[in-house]
Amino acid sequence: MLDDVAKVNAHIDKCLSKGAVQKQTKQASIFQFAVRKPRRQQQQQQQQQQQQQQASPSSRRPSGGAAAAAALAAGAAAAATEIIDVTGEDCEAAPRVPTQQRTPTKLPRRQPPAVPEGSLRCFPCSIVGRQFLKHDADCQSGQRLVIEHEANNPRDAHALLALDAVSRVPMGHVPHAVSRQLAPLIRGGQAVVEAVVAEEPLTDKAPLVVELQVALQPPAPTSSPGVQKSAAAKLAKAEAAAADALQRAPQATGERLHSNFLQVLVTVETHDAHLLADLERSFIVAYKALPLPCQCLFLRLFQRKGPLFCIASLDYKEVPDCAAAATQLATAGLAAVECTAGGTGAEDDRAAGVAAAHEASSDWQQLAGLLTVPELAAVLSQRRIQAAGNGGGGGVRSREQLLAALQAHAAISPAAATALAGWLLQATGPVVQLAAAAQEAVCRLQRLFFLNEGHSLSQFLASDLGTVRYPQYAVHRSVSAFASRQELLDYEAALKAAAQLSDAMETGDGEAAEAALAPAWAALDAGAHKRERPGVPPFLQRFHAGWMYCVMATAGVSLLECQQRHAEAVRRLEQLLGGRCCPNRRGDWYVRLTTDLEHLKRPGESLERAEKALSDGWLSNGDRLALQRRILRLGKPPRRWKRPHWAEAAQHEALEVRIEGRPLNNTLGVKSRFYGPNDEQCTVEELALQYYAGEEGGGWRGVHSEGGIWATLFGLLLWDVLFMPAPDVFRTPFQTAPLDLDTPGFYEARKGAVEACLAHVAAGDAPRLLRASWEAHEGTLARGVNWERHSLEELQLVAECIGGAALAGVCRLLARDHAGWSGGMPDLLLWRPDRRDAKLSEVKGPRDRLSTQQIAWMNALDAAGLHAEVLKVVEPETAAAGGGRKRRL
DNA sequence: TTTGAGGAGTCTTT
DNA sequence: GAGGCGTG
DNA sequence: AACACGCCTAGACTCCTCA
Repeated sequence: MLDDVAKVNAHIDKCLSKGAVQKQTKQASIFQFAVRKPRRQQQQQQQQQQQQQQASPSSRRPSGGAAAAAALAAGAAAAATEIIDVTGEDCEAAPRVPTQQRTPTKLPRRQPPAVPEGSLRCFPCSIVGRQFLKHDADCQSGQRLVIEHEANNPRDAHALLALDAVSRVPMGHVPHAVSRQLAPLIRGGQAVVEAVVAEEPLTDKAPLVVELQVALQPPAPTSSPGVQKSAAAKLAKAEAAAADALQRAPQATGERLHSNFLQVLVTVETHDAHLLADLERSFIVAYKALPLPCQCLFLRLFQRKGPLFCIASLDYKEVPDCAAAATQLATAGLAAVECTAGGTGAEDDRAAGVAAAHEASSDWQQLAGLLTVPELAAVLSQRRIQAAGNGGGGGVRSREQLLAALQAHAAISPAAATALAGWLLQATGPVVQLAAAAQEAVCRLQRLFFLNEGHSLSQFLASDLGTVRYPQYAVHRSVSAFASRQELLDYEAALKAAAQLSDAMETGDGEAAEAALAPAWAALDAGAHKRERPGVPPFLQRFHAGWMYCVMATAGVSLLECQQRHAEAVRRLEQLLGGRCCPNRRGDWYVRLTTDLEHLKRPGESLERAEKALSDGWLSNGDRLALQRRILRLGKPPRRWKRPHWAEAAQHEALEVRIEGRPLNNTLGVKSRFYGPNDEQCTVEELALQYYAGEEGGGWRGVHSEGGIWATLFGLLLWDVLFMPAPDVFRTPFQTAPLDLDTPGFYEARKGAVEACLAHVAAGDAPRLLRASWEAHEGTLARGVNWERHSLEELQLVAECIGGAALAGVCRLLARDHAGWSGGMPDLLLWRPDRRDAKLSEVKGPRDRLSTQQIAWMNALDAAGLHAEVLKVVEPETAAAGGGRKRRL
């Protein structure tokens, strides 16, 4: 989960930096993750499709599936050689197009078919990863394979290797989604699996279509009915996953890019048509008219850094003839191809009315960037250009030197520069470059699709369109986030400035940062952040230039602070606090403001400001605590004589337990690792779990999940409330949460429903609610809900151990202020099934301390009736000194 | 001339 | 933003 | 001891560059 968040953030950073399109920095990464998402969800989605496509999925026969795969493969092959018009819903290789209808349709869940033990079950599957085999393994239809568990696979404990039955030559792996289900059965002796090659593969890299033959073994006499049932269920899941993998097999990454992008197009055209202008419209028309491989190539290039690409070095599975595809792109005006200076390619371009291209690619520096150092050197010597400062005597020269020589040559005259470009072009061979207008259009379409649609998380997940199932809800839209194209453009301008700012801050370029901040300060001075936007609900406010400038200003303030310009920082913070943007940053602003005042040696003002801040309704728990602690620190007599009534609570410290840990590394900047009891390495959290599991620790079961398990419980318990109809918060079918979840409006608008639901939870109904929700929605993407990490049974058990009242209490906090409470949860959730008991533990390494947010959580948990403690892992000698016992701090 | 460290760019099986 | 880890 | 900051952020693999 955490990683995901990090990736989401990285992703957003990239999206932002893309605001500066022309810069040609790393291009859009929206599709980049399309390939790696929880497979379970892909599988669900695929299942759904199949159900739409075939009336009775459980009657699917192996040969039928294989035939379908073959048909798909054939379709792909056809697409490779023919020009197919992909304008409508009819394109086979991108079967996921029709957007609106697809998602909210509730489909009957597939029941695991009854599998009598001892029976043989066959279903089609694919063997993947063949391109990674060192040898060329021939295979023929009918060839028998054995499937074995690859116990020592470094990447996946469930890896299943397919070997030729006779020669035992490895042929590839069973797709992870399948092997995850089957491997435990194979290991546990509950199943024996073989495979028969169903189709002679088209290439030696393509996944191999096989028929998996799973023989369920008669149950061991000792095994419980539950074990048998789970074997059957796993087999059913494996079967579904296999069908999924098979369907997916012919679809290369590039084609997936393509189907994702089609989704973007359809969605934007449906929802944001009023914001599109000729630029986008003509792009869409031209793009859709292209043959499939061409569309794929366009997206591939759009992903890459560029701006120029050697056509000869393009190699994509889904684009059989990159040169032809590039030419077609050029003909359609989406790109420019240049072959030789003044050669036929350039003429083609002009004929197609693509003018900009020629100039752009005749930039010799860009061309030079495509060549390696030896290639560059060859051009120089062939053209007898003397390297500067290096009497021409050969020898190894660096790129820098070679470029200097070229620069000197180009500087002679414009004609020389043009000639140089020609020479370089001969060396590079034909090059292609995407048209600037097309890139701009795609960027804007993306932005409309993602930014208009909402949160970082759903943006990220939405990139998996083709493979993910979204919750059902009523899409509703009465106001647009952007009233006009102009508003959109302003917003984009703000994004662009933000990108420049983050760029400048990354490179540590203070001057550039100042420059980038200028529009933000100007906006602040002009009061853009105070302006009311009538009719725009709070949860859409963030898609606005004014808001964006506040985000930038926040960063700008930290810059001011770095430069010790505290007075200015104070002024800006006061400005920000006087506005109405970014309310959930207000707490942070207050905290910064008061610390800056302290820096300015104005503790009295700092104290006053902190005291006033406490009455701001927007403070999050952690920030409030930080302010309170500051007040207590600064407000000692004689400044203040009366102790505030909350003083006790604010100073309350959680119980601390200490254990010893043998540190393995003390390396800077690396998460500490420890030796566990069995001398294996482990993290502090693992060490802590082992401690709690042991006798001394109290024999607790537990997980290290921070907020994850709570978010999952919250999402499952309140599912119907989360996705109940509400105006404008569900704007596209691709959301995983209502847009207002992070605002106080969420609770206000649904108070009755939330409380009704929590009343059930408090009454001990959680296990039943969890089951109902799980069964109705398993695999559906919802914010916070992780289907993979915990089983239903575990969640039910945990909910019971936590107890209804406490669980309802925590859920209420999350419902009222989701953003405010979504960080800082203690690391460990521990429970003891036998005693129906649960507690939480925040694990701290030797050099780690609690944040105020974490303290706030622990206090809140205490208030909800849940025990929360801090487990301090100390190094041996310290522990001896500290006594190693529980104690109050 | 070889070798090795470090960087940039690209893609994603188990 | 999130959270760990290190310094001042 | 308490607090304020600074830094970093997927992973693997390949090809390139430079010393």
